[in-house]
Order: sequence, then structure tokens, then C-alpha cells
Amino acid sequence: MKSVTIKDIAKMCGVGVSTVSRAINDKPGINAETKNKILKVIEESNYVPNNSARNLKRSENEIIAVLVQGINNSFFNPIISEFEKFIKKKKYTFILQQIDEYQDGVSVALELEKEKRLKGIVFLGGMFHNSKRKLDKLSVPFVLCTVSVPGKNLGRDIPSVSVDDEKESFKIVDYLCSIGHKNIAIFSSPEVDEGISYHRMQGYKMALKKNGIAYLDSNVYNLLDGNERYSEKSGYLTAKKMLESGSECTAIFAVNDSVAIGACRAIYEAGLKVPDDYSVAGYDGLDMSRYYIPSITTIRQPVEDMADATLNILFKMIDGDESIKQNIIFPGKLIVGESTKEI
Amino acid sequence: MKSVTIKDIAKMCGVGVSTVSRAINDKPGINAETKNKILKVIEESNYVPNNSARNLKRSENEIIAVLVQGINNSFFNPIISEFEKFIKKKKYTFILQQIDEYQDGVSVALELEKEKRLKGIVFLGGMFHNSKRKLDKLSVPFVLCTVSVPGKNLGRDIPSVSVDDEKESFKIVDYLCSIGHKNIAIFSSPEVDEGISYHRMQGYKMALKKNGIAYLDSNVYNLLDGNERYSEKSGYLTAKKMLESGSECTAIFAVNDSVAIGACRAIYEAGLKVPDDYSVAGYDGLDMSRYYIPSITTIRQPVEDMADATLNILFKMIDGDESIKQNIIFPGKLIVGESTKEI
DNA sequence: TTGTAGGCGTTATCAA
DNA sequence: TTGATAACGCCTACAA
Repeated sequence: MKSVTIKDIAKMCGVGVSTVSRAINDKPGINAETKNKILKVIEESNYVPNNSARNLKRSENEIIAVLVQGINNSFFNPIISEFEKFIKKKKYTFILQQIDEYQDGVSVALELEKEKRLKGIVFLGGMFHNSKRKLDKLSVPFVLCTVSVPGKNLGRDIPSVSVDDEKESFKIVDYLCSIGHKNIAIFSSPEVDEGISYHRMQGYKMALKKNGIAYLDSNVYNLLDGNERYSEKSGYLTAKKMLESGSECTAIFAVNDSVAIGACRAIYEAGLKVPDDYSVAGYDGLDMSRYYIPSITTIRQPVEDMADATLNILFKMIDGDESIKQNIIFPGKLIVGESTKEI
Repeated sequence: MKSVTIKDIAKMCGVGVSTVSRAINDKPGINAETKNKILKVIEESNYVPNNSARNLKRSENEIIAVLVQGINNSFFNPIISEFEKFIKKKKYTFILQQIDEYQDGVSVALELEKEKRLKGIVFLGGMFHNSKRKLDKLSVPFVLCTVSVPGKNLGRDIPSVSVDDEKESFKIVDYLCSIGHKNIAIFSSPEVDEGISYHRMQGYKMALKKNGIAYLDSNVYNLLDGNERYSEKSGYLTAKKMLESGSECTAIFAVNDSVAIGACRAIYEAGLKVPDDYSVAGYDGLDMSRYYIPSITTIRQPVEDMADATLNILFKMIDGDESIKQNIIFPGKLIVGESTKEI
């Protein structure tokens, strides 16, 4: 199963390899006629240049890699689409690399950087609690997008684009309080990590405090473990558990929209109504939150703007402007949907 | 920004490159002491082996690539998860490559095959109407999964796993007829391509015919163009258009669940009810179709089983069993949800 | 147990 | 306008 190489093509055409290379890469200094002949032979022999060899040789490729943690999270969909559009417009190649749960994003980046001679990297999602030192090892520019509150965990010298999870979840829980809710459950997960659950929980606590409401451990409901943690199923099962427990809360703050939707379904199946029996609030502002019935009250993250800001920083860094490194915090927007109600 | 290579490490340790190589790759025939020393130096010098060089040298890597067309389609999520699990269990490396709308999947595969020395390829989604010849150029085993009715468009010699879109959409439209609907709209897209729209439309027509109902062009509503075609938004806008047109249909067959959900929302916003005013049916059996209120009547595709079958075929082919090549057609399952009603 | 040298498939540099 | 030839970074006989 030996595959055809540039040498074979050269032989078949009776020319040198460098001539073939010039033909392939549209380099100047080649006779149009020989070029055509070579291209025709290539066409017929189903020759495909080996990218590994190319990467090895080429000093720099115009490529940006986006590393996502949790690619099946639909929150990332519009961000990825925007990245793709933006990067294409810049005539760069876009590579999307997914990182699974137990992989270390920075290690993958380190490998990829060498392998592909990247121009830049975007880390989308994920946690970086103790990878700061490893991040320093990267030699190409990178930006963190939607990584959990980098401004606090990481240094100011690490460029990032995000929303202040703590502040925004404060905002939505405060809203729940403002429409009369005094007994608000939170669907979240243990705060062991420094991930979204932690920060959104902080916001929840602050809002309660501001409104003079006591924080009760019994109002905290833990979501499923594992990679289904933030899914509809997780919200559904957690809500079922809550309903069975005879909780007296009047509102639920779900750590994201998918969980909120699952909760709504469980409430519906119990013969109760959202928002009449329970108000339910989510977080993220997924498209689905607007098509769901009832539409979900949520915090909309300005995903397109965040994606653009991320790449603007990245490309400026690529152009050598290191002064641009910054932590951009976008404001979220409280979207009042049909899933919450004054009490 | 010259990066450190295996030679540098060798020099720093005062050993030869092959010794370093042995240390990195856990090869036998190396003194434990020198190995430890080398690994320590590597650790300190943030050396990362270059994968391009490795791929170039190595004859075969234990890796399977999955090429998806339309990665933000949540229908693929559980399939991808299953692939990942399965491939990891086989101790293979899993690579997910996304293919954008205007890219040719087979070309990407051809490149990747050379670049990474793959063991096998899965094509997930997408259309292959006239890539059959190109497919022949691939020299590693591959299987098509969820590619539009390969049994009909392609030859029997191309292994595939899918559901019979025509038959299944017949099934669900026939169900709508069986509960009394005689005026059924379809939300689809122009049949120019050989994609899902075409086959599901065929099933729709067949079901009408079987039930003695005339097919009306006026009952066909075209979805949005472009990559939002099969989204909730598309279903939403199309339903709005339909409602304004004063259609007299009593049921809607949406080409997939997302479209069905968008349609439900539009009907809701018009002050009408699903299923009382309109029955709405979808296709795919997304998780969301079960959490939506009302839950969506749909055809559930057995995604996990399909994923497993795909890889079983692929691995058998990798093991040299060419006789296994086949077109497996899984049956879909009609899930009657709350979005449809007898009339 | 270790080191040297050649080659993987390209591209880039030089002469021709 | 072309064609040798030397890298690119790594792995692997083979030799020591």
C-alpha cells in the first residue's frame, strides 16, 4: 500500500522534484507548459501531498487552532461559527480541535503548536486553575475565550475574553428576588472545581445576601456527575429529586439553560406549571431558551461579540502588538422570558 | 523562537538521540537511570516531540478519524460521544475533524490519511452524490454513517450504516394520516440535492398516496437557505409564513426535530396550541424532543447502535475482513409525543 | 546499553 | 526555467 510521493510524480514527468513542488504550490519561476503537464499527471495518479512533511519543512503556516473543551455544548456553536467566519475572512486556515474531559488542553496546544506551526491559539471553554505555568510554555500567541473567570484565577498578563459569571448570576438571582422570590433553589454542582458552578454559586450567594435572604444548604441541589452534568437530563432528574423532597422554594436558578429546560420538563410532568408554581431561570442565552415553551429567563452572553473580540486580540498579538494583551469582560444581558413570574 | 528538539535534549544529557527516543517512547533496552535523567531534563526544558516528524517516520498509527459535516447539529452529539468511547476502548486514538459546508469531505480524508497514516475513517453525515469515484482513492478502510441513503446512491460495495429516510418518514406521515389528518404541510427544502430533504419528501409523498390524499405543492413550505436551514429559527420563520398564508392544514411534518420545535414556538406565539390547533411531527429523536413542551412526536434513530455498528464494521475491515462490507439499515422508531393528536 | 547514520516527503537554496 | 541537495525532527537498523 505504498502511496505515491512527489518523487514518483517527478519521475513520471521526467522533471526534478523542485519543479513539481513549484507546480503544486503555485510558485513563480516555472514554465506554464511543464506546470500543466505536471498537474495533469498529478490528477491522474491521485497524488496527495503529505501534510506532515509540509509542516515539518515550512517555517510558518497561516493557521489558527481553536481548542474546545466540551464540543457538544451548544453554547459554543455560535462562537465556533463566528470564529470560522472570521478566520476565513483573514485568509487563515481554521482548525477545530476538541479536547476531551480528561485531556489537558495546554498539553494538546503544545503538541499542536509544534506539529502544525500555528500562528495562534484560542482556548474555548474549560478550566485553567493550575495550568498557568504550562501556559507560559506556549510560544505562539493565544487567547482564552469563555474560560472560567481568568481575571481572577490567572494573571492580568494572560489575555482573555469572558463574562463575569459571578456578577451576572448575581444579576439574575437578584432579579428573582426583586420579583418577590425569597426561597430560591440552585441547581449546580459541587464547588470542588473552579469552574462555572463555583462562580455562579458565588453570585447566587451574593444576591441572597444583598436581599437579606439566608443562604440554605438545603436549597442547593447537585447535578449529575460526569459529562452529562450540564444537560437537560441532569436538570430533569435534579428537579424530580427536588420535587420529591418537598422543597418549599418558589424559584429555581439553574446553572445553565439546558439544566433549566430539563427542570421545566420535570415540573410539567409533575402536573405543575412554570412559572405559576415555580419560576425557573437559566444562564447562557442559548437559542433554544427562546424557542422553548415557556421561553427561559436567562443571562444572554454576547457570543458573537465575544468571538470577535477574542480574534481581534489574537490577530493583534500575531502582528506583534503585545500591548494589546488584556482581560475583556463583556456584560451579559438579562433576558426576561416566560419562565419566571412575580410572586 | 527556535524550539527545542530531540537533538538538543541529547546534547544536554550527553547521550545520543536514539537513547532519548527510547526514553520518550518507553522502548526496551535502556538503562533505567539514564532514562530517568533524560525524562527529567525533558521535563525541565519543556521539550515536546514534533508530531509531524513522528507521523512522517512512523508507518502506521493506531488512529481513527471521524469526519463530520455540520458539527453543530446536535443529532451528531450522541454519535460522536459513542465513537469516542468505543475508539478509546480499542486503545486507538480518536480524531474528530469537522468539514465545513463548502469543503469536500473526501478530499479532506485523502489528505488526512497521508498526513496521519490513519487506520480508518468514518464519514458522519453529509452527502456523497457524486464522490463515489473519489472514494475509491482512499486506501484505508472507511464507513459512511448517517450519510443520505447510501444504499441507493452509492454502490453496495461501499459500507454504510443508516436509517431508511424514505421509509421512516413514510412511517411518521402515515401515522399522522392514521389519526385523521388529511391536510398535512411539510417543512422541507428544495429537492435539488440528494440530501435528507429529498428522501424525507419522498416518504411524505408515498404516505399521502397510500392514504389516498392528493399531494399539493401548496402544502410544501421551504426552509431557510444556508447553514441555518435545519435550525429552530428556520422552523419558526417557516411556520410564521405558513400561519400568515392562511393554510388550512391540520398537521405539519417537519424535516427534523429542531425545525419542529421552531414551528411549535411560532404556533404558540400566534396564540394557538400544539396539538389542539396543529399537530407537529419531527424527525431524528433528539434528546430535546423529549424535554420540549409539548414533547415532539418523532422518528428516533438508534444513534448508539448505529455508532457501534459503524465501528464494528470499520474494525473488522481493519483486521482484513473485507467480506464484512455492507450496507446496514437500522429501523427508526416512531415515538408518539405530545405534539400530535387525533382529529 | 548506547551511538551513528540514513531516510520519511517536503520545501528552500543554490547552481546550472 | 530547471534540478540537485540540504535541511525539517524524528525513528530505527545497525554497529559499537
